[in-house]
Amino acid sequence: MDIRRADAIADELEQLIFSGEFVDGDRLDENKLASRFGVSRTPVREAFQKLSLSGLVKQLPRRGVFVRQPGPVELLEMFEVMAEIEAVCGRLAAKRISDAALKTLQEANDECQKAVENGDADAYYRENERFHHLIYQQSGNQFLEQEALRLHKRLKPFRRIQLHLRGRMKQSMAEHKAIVKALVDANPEEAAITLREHVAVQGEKFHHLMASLKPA
Amino acid sequence: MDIRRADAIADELEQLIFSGEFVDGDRLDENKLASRFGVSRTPVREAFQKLSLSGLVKQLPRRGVFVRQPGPVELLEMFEVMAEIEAVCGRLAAKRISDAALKTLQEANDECQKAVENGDADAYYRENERFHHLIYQQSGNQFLEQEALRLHKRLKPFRRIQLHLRGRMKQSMAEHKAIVKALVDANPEEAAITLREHVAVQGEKFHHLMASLKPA
DNA sequence: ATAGCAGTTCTTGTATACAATAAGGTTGAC
DNA sequence: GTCAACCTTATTGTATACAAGAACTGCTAT
Repeated sequence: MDIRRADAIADELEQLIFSGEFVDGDRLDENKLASRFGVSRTPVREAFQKLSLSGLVKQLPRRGVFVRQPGPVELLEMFEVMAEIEAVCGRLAAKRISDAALKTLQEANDECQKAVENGDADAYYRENERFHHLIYQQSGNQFLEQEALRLHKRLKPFRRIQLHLRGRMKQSMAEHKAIVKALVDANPEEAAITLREHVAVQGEKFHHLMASLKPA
Repeated sequence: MDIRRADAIADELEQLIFSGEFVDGDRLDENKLASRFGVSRTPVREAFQKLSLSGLVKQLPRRGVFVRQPGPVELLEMFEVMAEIEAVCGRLAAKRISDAALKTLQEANDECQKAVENGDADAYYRENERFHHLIYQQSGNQFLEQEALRLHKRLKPFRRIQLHLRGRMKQSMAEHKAIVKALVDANPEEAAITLREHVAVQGEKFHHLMASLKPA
């Protein structure tokens, strides 16, 4: 348990929202949650503010806080932004990446490859994350890195879903190879283009997935 | 006065930090601020959380909250990110902007021109802001627009300073013209490049400014 | 029957009281 | 004289109490 219960509660609430216990539009009841977590309303309210900053809930004055999941359109927009941010990271990283980091990057990519061969989606997800985080880091811009991590985290639950689409992991690996090559070649524009496409395709895949589910 | 005092206090604190009453590293005393604003600690603490989300203060657990102004390096990083985000907005806007919006954009630019001729820095600042916000909006991506506005707002106090550099407004106008031309020509890459440079130069100008002040 | 209004209840926002921890000062030992 | 341990104090984090506004219900009037 954390020293600060408000933080722990924020994390738990985040999990509860991601896990689907609370869905879009639900009002989060301060009293119920307080007794559920065995605390007073104060830390619950602090947790709400933390969540509202990450955009998971919206606070209406004197009305309460409501879960706010992005709809299809907003999700597509978010993926578009993520794609552009990663493209920027890639462009900068191509100029600034160190040899050591390049080696680590290739290692992470090899682990991805192994995970694909084993059909281990969890391992793939983990190593893929490491791969991308390394690129953020090697942009050499810590502020950019933080922003990228923030958005990456927010899109996490939606990225996971479309991993299970048939053939996605394999295609993703091919894209990774192109990205690594661009970075090895120190080709900023190529790195930007390949990374942008790599991420944008995820958003489009997700969009198709949602569209195909909607009429059902 | 706002219904919610916590929000009003957050705004006031923001102003106090920007105005220089509180400087980097200062601890914000809950009790003192509470009595100063004539409220209890509760709304002050809520305001702190709001500020910490915009990055103006940092909360150390069990230690208190401290004002956190970005240093020269971080500021340069932030301007680099802002430049890239505006470049993205420009690239998308070049494809998506409406004729009506283009007209409004040119109007805003004309107002900028007038302000330069009159040497009215305030008017220039205002119309320049309108100019940029319009581009964010015409990216056609509301999420991107919000992110751009967020960062734009955070950089506000630093952008204002370097407006008073000799010849900056004039140079800025020339850059605006190039940007408008790229949008009129529906040339995405040109729009991206001109916007990126337009913003990046601000960061560099600021960096030089700080460097020249440091030894003094 | 329905629309509007008043009273009640429930919820949020704020104040105060309490608990726990970290900082600072004082005292004592070496 | 200095270092360390303990105690005091001050400040944060949490709980509870109170106030103010919103939603809901039931009544009344048209």
